[in-house]
Amino acid sequence: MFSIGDLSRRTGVKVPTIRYYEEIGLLTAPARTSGNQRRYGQSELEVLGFVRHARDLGFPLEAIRALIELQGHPDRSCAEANALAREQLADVTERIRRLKALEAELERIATGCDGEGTAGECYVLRALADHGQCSGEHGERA
Amino acid sequence: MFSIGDLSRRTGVKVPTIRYYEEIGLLTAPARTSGNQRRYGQSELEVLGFVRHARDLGFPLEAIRALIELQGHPDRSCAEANALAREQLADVTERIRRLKALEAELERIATGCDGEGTAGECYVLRALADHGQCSGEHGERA
DNA sequence: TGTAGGATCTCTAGCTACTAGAGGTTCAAG
DNA sequence: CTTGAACCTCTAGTAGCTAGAGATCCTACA
Repeated sequence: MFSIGDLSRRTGVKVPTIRYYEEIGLLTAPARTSGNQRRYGQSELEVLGFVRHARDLGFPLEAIRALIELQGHPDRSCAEANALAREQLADVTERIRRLKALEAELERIATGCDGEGTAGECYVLRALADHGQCSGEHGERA
Repeated sequence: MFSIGDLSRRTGVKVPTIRYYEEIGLLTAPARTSGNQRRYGQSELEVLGFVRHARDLGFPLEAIRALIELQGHPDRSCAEANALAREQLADVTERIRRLKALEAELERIATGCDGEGTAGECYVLRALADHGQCSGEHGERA
């Protein structure tokens, strides 16, 4: 049996985060000692490892919730898991695309000014004031 | 003079967001009509356009606050503006790097399963459960 | 068996950058 | 003068945690 601190060290998930996951029902409430402290077993370790890995890959908690639910029913179709993974992949690909446009724009802006002049003639400030200078569109937000 | 709705349409920043920016002191409080409605002029339009553009480029509000402050003092050095832009650029570049690692990993995971089997044998679920399969490290978070 | 102190407990509040809604007032067109 | 869209303030909610207060527990050591 692990304490919450042991679990934290083994999975790399911080203690308050583990409690938070329990609070929102992502993890089931574990057994408690007579003194009310949480005690975990092997299966909890595995589930939390799964959560950690999925979070690292950027899956939102709601998707992870669905994936955990699916894991508990090995006889169901894995179409949903597949769809979630593809969705996440599409999301990441799209974010990369946007960020690259930003990167190009920021590069243009940052290299236009060496930081040695005054704010009044600063290319960074002028560029930010005037969207018209931008090549094409950018914008990180959906 | 523009109403808050006019300003919103011209800048593409939503009405509640404009009020929020005022509340946190990013925008100065504008004049009001006798009936207590906000009325904006050209300079507010320009500042908000600046904010919008900087936000689109991913600058955090605190950086934007500093940039606006700098704009109000044209005689100061623009070193700070330059540093903020470069910082933002470095941040974006780093995020792209991380996301690319994620993308590769997700591609591997997503293509390992066609979604036609059962959850019990699903590659997606197995891959998420076992970090050891991953090539190198990933993880979106800092 | 006593005790020290690190780990744990619950609870509340805070973070970024907004968004949504309730309930009430004002403005402008017809 | 009426109507209804737009405006006002205020509170609460979103994701995914993080930080702190104040109290209790567990365990190793003497």
